[in-house]
Amino acid sequence: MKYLEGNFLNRIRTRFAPSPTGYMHIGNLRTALYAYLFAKSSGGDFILRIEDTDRARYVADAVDFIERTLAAAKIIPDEGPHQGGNFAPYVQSERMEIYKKYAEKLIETGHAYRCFCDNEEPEENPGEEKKFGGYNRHCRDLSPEEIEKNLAEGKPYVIRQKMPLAGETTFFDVLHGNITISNTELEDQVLLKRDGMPTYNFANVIDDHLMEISHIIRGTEFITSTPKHVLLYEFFGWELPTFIHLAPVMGKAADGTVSKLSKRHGATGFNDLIEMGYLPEAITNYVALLGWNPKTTNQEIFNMEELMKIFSLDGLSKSPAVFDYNKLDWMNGEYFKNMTDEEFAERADKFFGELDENLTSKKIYLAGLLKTRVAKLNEIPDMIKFLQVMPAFDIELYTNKRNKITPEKSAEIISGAIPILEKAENWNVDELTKVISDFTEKSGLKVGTIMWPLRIGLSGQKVTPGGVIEILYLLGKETSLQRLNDTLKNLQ
RNA sequence: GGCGCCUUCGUCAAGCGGUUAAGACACCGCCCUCUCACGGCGGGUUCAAGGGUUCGAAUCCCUUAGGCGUCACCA
Repeated sequence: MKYLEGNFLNRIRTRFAPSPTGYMHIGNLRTALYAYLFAKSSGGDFILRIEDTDRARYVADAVDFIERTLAAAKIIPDEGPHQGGNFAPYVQSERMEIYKKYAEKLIETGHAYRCFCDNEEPEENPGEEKKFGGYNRHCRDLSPEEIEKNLAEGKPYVIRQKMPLAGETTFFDVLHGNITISNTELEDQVLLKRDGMPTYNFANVIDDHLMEISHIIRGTEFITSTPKHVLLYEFFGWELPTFIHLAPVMGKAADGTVSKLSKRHGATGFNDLIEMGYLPEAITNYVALLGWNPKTTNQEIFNMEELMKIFSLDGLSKSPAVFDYNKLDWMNGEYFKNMTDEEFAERADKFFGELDENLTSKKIYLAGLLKTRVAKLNEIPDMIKFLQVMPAFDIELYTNKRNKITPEKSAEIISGAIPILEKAENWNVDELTKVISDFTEKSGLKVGTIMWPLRIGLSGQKVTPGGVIEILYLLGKETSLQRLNDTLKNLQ
């Protein structure tokens, strides 16, 4: 608890520090969200920092991609590569001089050393039992002469952290309490790589300190390397930030096994989800609740402003959470249902595809029918296809036991309905409702019995978004009658 | 394998020594209804196991099991 209280910064400053891979995993998005919400819930700052110290991994335009994605999710950094800030630059590859300076300082104080070992073949004593990591600490205690000689020869080197050989390191984590790891578990990790770039484990510490990050929110995969960071803070005499290690987001495979959410579980990128027609606000909302919950309410639908207000660290759960597409579907649907038809039409626009003039003019109406029937936008094309082209169908579709309908009976009903529909003057929902109910009444049949064959004849399918009246209206008079006449021919 | 973390319905979860163990999604049933949805009502399913501590344990302690993570010149 002392670290939590002892933090010297009054202002809450959190960061999201992705490497530029051109992909925003849902788990990363959640980490960013929590860091953002936590900062914002207390009026603090949220910083975006790009950790691009691995040249091999660099992806063009990835920084842009990250910023666009965060913006789509309404996560707006206060400081970052594009917005700048007092601690610029926010891209690590542009901060190499800084890391170099601090690494050398560590050498001076005896907490780090140059290692001239070959990258490919670390010099090892074959018989020696490995006691720490993968490196045998060969260069840990080179004599000054040896070092000079190597340097003079221009031998490339890395800088390694000199870990204590005994003792243990303890740090406080808000979620997990004190975590203690024996120093003998700690490798003399590389701080500065041969190419002059820092490693994550080094740059992260330097930047978090320099950028005055107060709370480090990141995944549990960093728990075991945190003692190395803590030691670095101690070497420099810096105050420790508060650590919060988040449990991972898991996925459930078809065989029931649970593992870290990955491609095999379906779409796992924020952008993949968007393309499927999940709304960014629904994704954010869902993801916020995946591993966090507001203790004081059962409310589940939150917009960003509400989340910023209500978010707090003690609602975070320390066990992994399984990503549930079912619930996301539901939540997405909740957002749809809360929209006006106009809004829905606008959001869904690209999923409607090319609509003819008639349907285009009725798009808002169509949207109204669709918005309660769709979990995600990419279901729309299949759902409205029948309005654009009449599907081929088996005449047996007309058979329906519950309504005691047969193809023969259907032919009767359809041929009875055609002339009446032809007489309809105003082809709108009100009039059609009236026309059809008059027809039903006169026929003495039940509504369902009348509607069934009409639906089949009009749509070629037994399930449609909306009822017969709605379909008649959407299709328009000409197309409706055309379809009924066509099917009647087939029935006779 | 060493080390570390985790463990309440199928899933997200509330719970903080005394509860009929909330709520939501999913599932099932009923109602509404021209189909499908929407909406309404109702239902089943949960404290990983074993030991303690205690008058009393999902809650505290220990052990076991399982899951996950980590042991890079990746982050």
